[in-house]
Amino acid sequence: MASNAPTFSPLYRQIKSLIVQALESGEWRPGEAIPSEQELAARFGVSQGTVRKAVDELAAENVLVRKQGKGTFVVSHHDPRQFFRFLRLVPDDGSLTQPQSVPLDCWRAKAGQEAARVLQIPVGDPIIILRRVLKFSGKPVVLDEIYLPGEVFEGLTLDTLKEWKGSLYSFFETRFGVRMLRAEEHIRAVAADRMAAETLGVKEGTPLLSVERVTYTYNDRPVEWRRGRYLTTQYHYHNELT
Amino acid sequence: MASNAPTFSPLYRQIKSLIVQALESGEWRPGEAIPSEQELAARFGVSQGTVRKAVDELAAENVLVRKQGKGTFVVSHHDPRQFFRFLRLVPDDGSLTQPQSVPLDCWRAKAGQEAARVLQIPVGDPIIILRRVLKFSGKPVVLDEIYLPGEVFEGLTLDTLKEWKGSLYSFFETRFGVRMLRAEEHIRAVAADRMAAETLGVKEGTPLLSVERVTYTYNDRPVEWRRGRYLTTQYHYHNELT
DNA sequence: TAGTGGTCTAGACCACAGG
DNA sequence: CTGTGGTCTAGACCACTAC
Repeated sequence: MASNAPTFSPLYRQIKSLIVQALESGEWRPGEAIPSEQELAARFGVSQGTVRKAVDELAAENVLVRKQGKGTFVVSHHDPRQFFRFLRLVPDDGSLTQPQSVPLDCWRAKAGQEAARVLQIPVGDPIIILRRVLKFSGKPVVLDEIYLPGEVFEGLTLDTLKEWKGSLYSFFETRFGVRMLRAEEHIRAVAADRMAAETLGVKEGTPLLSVERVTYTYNDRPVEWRRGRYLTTQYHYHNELT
Repeated sequence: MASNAPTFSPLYRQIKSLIVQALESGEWRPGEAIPSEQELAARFGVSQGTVRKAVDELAAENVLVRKQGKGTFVVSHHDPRQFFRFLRLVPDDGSLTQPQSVPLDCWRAKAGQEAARVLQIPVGDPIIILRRVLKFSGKPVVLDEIYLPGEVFEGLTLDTLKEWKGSLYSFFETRFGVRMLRAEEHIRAVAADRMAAETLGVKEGTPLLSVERVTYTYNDRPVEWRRGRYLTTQYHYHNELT
């Protein structure tokens, strides 16, 4: 049996790891500029081209963003352009309006089998369950049920949430230092149950999009599990296949 | 008013265009290797690094694929790994089986307003309409209705289609020289109409995923418009958000 | 052993932002 | 004008594949 372990790790990937470590440690905060490529090259003792390739990959992963003439910056969910990065729902007529998040309720619970598996925590560990509605132009379009690991989001309350202007992920970023980097979604069509139907103002049984999402932070650590019910009569889920 | 026209086009992008032109002209066919980076550098009169950056982008766009020690190859839809590139439907239990495409019918028509707009052809131009079912392990899961520009797919018949073993896109690639490079999908939840219900073996009104897709070839030219109805009780649409 | 892509370097110069 | 990222070059060497 041959080992499948990588036999070789190029220098630029090691540099990339060092940059990620610095980001994780909070050395450079979201929205801030990281040192110039020349400075990083000197710091790590490699050529500028090697740093460049490391930064290239991090930029491709939406962890960093380059701005010619200005510098390289840590991506932040405060940036309004990041709002639709994880929300692929757009109106059929193309009019792009910023939706409003309305928290409904928030309570503590213990992780069951499924939540524990998805969030990679022990069964019985504390979790926080959060329900909210997304409104486009005042009309409810999305009902989300969100499961969070209690350890990471300790102290989260409905009141602090209600005071927040902006996206949930920008809230998580500033209040808990959690940076959502990547997500996987499972999408299916389901019939609206009573709860969803009432919240979204449709009849029970109306077809809805069920969007189940697991969101990851550094080191592929899952930090959010949510299930959304999307009303897709005037909106649709937009996806690009490459 | 300042012009927004690009004021600068780097050399590697010009090289990239030349490579795409060669691909379009059929100089190198799907599955074949293109010349080595050194050869291309000599041919275009630039350094290897510049060719490399051009090829990098084409590899990132899934037009080319690099194989260390062997060469750089033109991506082909014959490659079984390409099968799920545009089909994001996977079984809930993770068992990966190759679905089977069953053509139902195929007829000629004239493009209406919507088809003409989407396919960017004049209203009244000939189009081909094709219906087929995708079966996983013998069970019908997807009903597709596909609209093709008649000019591009001239001579397509149900019989030649039925003889084909493999994916629709590999069929298009070999028989019509059409290479699908990119697609956009609009997804929503709908109730099964009578036709879909019968074909998929469910009750009328069952929630189905409606997946509308426009597929593009070189130069962002649309060459396919399709609407699929996915039965998502044991399968789901999988998406990665980065 | 030869040929391919993959990495790394050092240096020059260009495009862009901001004082 | 300076500092940033962006491009381009030339050359050396490494890793992988195939003969």
